[in-house]
Amino acid sequence: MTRWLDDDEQRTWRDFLTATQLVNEALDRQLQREAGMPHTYYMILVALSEAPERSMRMSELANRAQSSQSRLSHAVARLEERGWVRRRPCEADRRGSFAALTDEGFAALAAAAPGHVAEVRRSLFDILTPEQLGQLAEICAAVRNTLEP
Amino acid sequence: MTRWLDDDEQRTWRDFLTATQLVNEALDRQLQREAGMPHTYYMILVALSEAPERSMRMSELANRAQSSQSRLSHAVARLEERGWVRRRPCEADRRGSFAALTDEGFAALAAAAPGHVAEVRRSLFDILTPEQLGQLAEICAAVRNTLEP
DNA sequence: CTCTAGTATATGAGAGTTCAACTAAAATGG
DNA sequence: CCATTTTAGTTGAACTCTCATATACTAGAG
Repeated sequence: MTRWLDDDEQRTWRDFLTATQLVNEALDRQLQREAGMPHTYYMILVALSEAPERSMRMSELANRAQSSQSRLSHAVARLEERGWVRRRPCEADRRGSFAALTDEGFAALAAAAPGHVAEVRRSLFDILTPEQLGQLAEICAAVRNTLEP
Repeated sequence: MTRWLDDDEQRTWRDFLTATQLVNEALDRQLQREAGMPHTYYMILVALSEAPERSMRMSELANRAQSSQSRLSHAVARLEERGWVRRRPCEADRRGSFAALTDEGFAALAAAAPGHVAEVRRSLFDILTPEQLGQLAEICAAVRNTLEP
């Protein structure tokens, strides 16, 4: 009853797992080494830096940063300890709160960004042809559109 | 000096992160829910199941299962507690040890496999056209060949 | 042989993630 | 309005991962 993967599919699947893991590990190691933060924290800072007033509701931030609410809550607690983010209660909806990027947080992000972009190029963009990048974009968009909640 | 990502590259990169994360989360959730193990453990069991005598040296296993040695060591310790894997010392090289899949471990893998394959299809293969799968295979192979140690 | 590197694995601490449970406040709807 | 259901966010425990370090053994140089 199960439709197993044939040999071609196996190979594709395993290469997919290997490749995506290699990219993620490269990213995480680079950021940890050179900026002292995991990639998930970096994504949170990026999302905040792009928001008006560098501030966002927690749930909105969780969406933008591809994070679960719980993960975000823990992460923001750590980022707050470092002085990179601050939380404010939301006046309009008293259940909610805003997270805001501090100047120190923005500085940390600015310091981390060049090394990060270089790693992104090294571990993905420099490897593929422009044609392949186009294909990858469509593939990822398709997956995203199907799997996204 | 930094070559930032242009808008197209940004979109591609973010879709890549989102898509691969969605796939990985789907896999992990499915396995955790239906088989009580994370995907990394599943990969270890698979690697062992394919080895002669269902047994392998730890470092070889770490390679096959895309794991660091430390991660593997911890993981095998847990799998041993569950009775799914057993460790034997290596006679030829007394520093080394073998990990072997037990019958219970093989049964657990067999029980988990159908649900896992179904999830793999749902979250990747069913979404893409055959042409896209071919492209993805080449892209992942290129990344793998460049980034792999 | 013996001393020194190097290899195979284990281990412990610290950090991040998940899941389920919890609080508190809004929204819904008789 | 009051009761119920949702929604926003937090929290703690259990678990996994990483990194640095430790241990035990092998291999090579002299």
